[in-house]
Order: sequence, then C-alpha cells, then structure tokens
Amino acid sequence: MNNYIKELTWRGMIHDTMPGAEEHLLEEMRSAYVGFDPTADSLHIGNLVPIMLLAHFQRCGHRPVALVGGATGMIGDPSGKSTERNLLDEKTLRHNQAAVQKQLGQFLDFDSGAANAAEMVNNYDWMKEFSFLDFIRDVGKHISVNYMMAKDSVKNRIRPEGDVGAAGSEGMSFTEFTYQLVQGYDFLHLYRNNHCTVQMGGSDQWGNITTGTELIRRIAQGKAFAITCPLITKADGSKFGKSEGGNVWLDPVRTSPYKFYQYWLNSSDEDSEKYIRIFTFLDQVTIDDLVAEHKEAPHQRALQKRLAAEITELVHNQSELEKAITASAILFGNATTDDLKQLDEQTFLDVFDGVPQATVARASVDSGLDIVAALATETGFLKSNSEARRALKENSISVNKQKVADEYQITTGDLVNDKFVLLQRGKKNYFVLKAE
RNA sequence: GGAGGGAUUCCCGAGCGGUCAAAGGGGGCAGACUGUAAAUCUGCUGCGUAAGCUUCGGAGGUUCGAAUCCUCCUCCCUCCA
Repeated sequence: MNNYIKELTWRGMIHDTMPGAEEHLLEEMRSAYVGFDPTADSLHIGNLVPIMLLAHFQRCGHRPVALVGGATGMIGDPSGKSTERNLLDEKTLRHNQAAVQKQLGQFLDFDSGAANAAEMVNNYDWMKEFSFLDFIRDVGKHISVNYMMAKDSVKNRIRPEGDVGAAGSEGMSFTEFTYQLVQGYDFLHLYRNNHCTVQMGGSDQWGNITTGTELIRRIAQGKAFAITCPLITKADGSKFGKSEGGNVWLDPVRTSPYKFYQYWLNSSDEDSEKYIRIFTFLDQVTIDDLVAEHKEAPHQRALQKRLAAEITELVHNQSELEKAITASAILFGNATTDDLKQLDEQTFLDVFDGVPQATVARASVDSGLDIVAALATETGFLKSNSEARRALKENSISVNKQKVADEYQITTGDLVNDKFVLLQRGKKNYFVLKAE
C-alpha cells in the first residue's frame, strides 16, 4: 500500500483533504470514486486531472470507482456556474455515457480481475427508480436547508445583501439547488453498496462532497472522506484545456492526436513544470532531472516535449505519438520540399490530417495553375484574389515549404505523390491541394 | 404618454456636403527576431490585375456631389411623468 496522499502531494495534486484521510488510506485497500459529467460523448483534457487521481489511486493499490453522472448530468451542477444549466435528455445521456466509459478504460484497469480492479457505475441506475417522495423522506429529511444554503455553490447564486460587487446573479432553480443532495446521496449509495469511503474531485466539488460525507455520517453513522485537487490554471490566465478550436478532447476524431500533442507542446515553461507532475506517471527523480535540464537549456524545451509525448502516448498510443512528432517536425521544423516528397501517401495524409483540403482538376495542374487562383478561387483557402495577392506580396506564401512569388505557376512537378500540393500561408496555416 | 441621444468597415470609436474605402485603438494575418514562446519592431487588414465597383441601421428625398442635410421606419440608451 503506497502512500497515496504523499504521492499526490509532491505532484501538487492536493488542494484539501479531510482530516484522517491519509491514515485511512494507509490501513488497507480502500475504494474511492470520482464523478464524470456525461455532457458530451467524449472526455476532454479538463477531465484528465480527476482521471489521474483515480489512476494514481489504483497504482497505490486501492480500488478506483468511476461514476458516470447519468442522473446528476440531468440536473446540472451549479458549482462554478453563474447561470442555469441546459438539461440533457436521456437518449443523449446514454450515448455520452457509453463513450465516456470507453475512454476511461484507457487509464484504469477494469478487467484484470485484480482485487483492486476499477469499477464503473452510473448513478442513473439507482436514481431513476427513486421516487421524489422517497427521496425527500429518506434523504432530504437528514439535511437542513440552512446547511445546503451555506455552500458556496449556492451562496454565489443567491445574491447576498449588500454584495454589490458580485457578478450578476440570476438565482437558481430548485432543480439545481437539489444537486448537492443528489450527489451526496450517490456517495451514500456507494458507501453502502461499493464500500466507497472516499470521494475525490476538483476543489470546486468540496461542497458537494462534504454533503455526501455528512449524509453518510447522519444516515449510516459512517465515516467517509473528501480529497480535492486544485483546479488547473494556466500561467497566462487563459482557460486550461481550450485552444482556438474550443475544448481539447481525448477523442481522436474531435481533436486529432497531432493537435493534442501540439497543445501540450505549446505549454509555457511555468505550466509545463506543473503539468508534467500532474499528467504523467514519471517519478520525482525523473521529473527533477527534466526540470534541471530544461532550466539549463530552455530553448530545447525538454519539458514540453516529454510532457506532450507522455500524455499523447497515454491517451492515444505509441504510433499516434510518432505520427504527431513526424507531423510536427514537418510542419514546424526545417523540413524541405525534398523531405515532403519522401512521404508516402498514407503518411502525408496522416500528417496533414485535419488540414483543410480542396480538389482541383488534374488537367488544370498539368497546364500550369496560377498561384493566385490556387489560393483563392480554386480552393477557398484565402477569401479573395485580393487577399491572395496581398499575401504573396508579403512573401508569406509557400508551395511545398518553399516561398513563391505572385507569378508562380503550380505544375505537375510540384505534385507530391503525383497528387498533392502543400500550400502554406505563414508558418501555421496549411492547406492541401489535391489534383484529380 | 412626453423630451432628448445614438446606430459607422471583425470590435471599440472619430468623421467640415466634395481631397472618405472612411482617423485612431483593439483584434486578426504576415515579415523580422525567437524556443512552434513572450516582448518588440514593420507591413497588411471591403471587392477588383487595373480602370473602377459596392459599403457607414432600413427606405425614400435634397444636391453636380451625401457617412455627413431633410422625411419616414426599425432598434438601442438616457431623462421626465
């Protein structure tokens, strides 16, 4: 039994724990759960922290339980929200749950048959038959409204008198008010049926979790614990887990492994030092060495590279990671036209997966395609001919990694694999032209 | 119900009836620099190869000429009842 709390502490993953939690976990194998919100059919990297909490938990010899919030997802957690949540219907919920369950399988051992194999539960299964009357009698009776009102998640939504500085509060519905009780009941249910004595989550979940431990104390006369981790932030203040395109998802269809890899690679120095502790299983010595190495030669970005590699391999796999690295080298390294032409068709397509494409008639390339037309009218890469000319004048257009001027003609000789032409504006904007 | 103020190009915001495709800032894109970073500097930022064309809430009107003046309409804000 490894010391879980100690492990998380040096990784910077502990925000708060209830007194006695560490001793409790050292005594014997325990079960802890974390809730996942099935609001989409994929998890995103914001969910990675709770996932890692469970993964470390299992590695320390304990039994992790992943709870998919089918029921609570129907209500919407008011924590950290300033407005009422949209509700999901059951069909969407079921679909999302199935997808989320599958993704969790990548991080946790569910099937080995080991004593501490992970378990997956869905609170919809025990909540759906629970009648309103039964609930308010068996559960609601034990918790006072005063207690519930004292939670930050509730207080922040009911504008306190005289608190003029507070952001606009829109009140909250009874439904959302009930949320903490429902989540609290989950904990009680898992305590009784799955020997779950610990609930973990982000620091914003503290209030909801303690409602659960309170219920367990009052109804089951039991002792349960809360462990929360800090919410992940970025040094520059922008929101963690968002890129230009929105959320960074674990699902390779929503966020390609290449983009996923890039997200981590672009972490700031400060953040990557933090992230590598949280999002990888690397041990303390390895990480200390990496940090030292990075300080020595920051421009090498050893930290970011290792961080990106570790997580990409964990979330996707070795071969996707290699492709992402290859793609990165081609897109950002000093790749030349020759390097490009050495790619076989499949690799080319993989590297430029997700890059916008357009098809032009093979004949027009054979007869020489004007670069302006290739950029604008033929492909829509740039909005107008004017813009295309402007860009050419700015010396920002490359064909197959080579800068071109405005009189350039694309010919058969430019085709990679006799089929593709790589158009590029500046360093980061790519476009694939397909001749058929 | 009454009285005023406003609506401008992605956003904010300036704009004597001609020299306004429209100041300035922000954002975005690009170039230099660099670590695929930050900061900084430079350029570009309606369409068109060009002549030129279409823009300033909407519809009309005055004028040789309107984002700028007039009328009506729509929406927003403030003040008085």
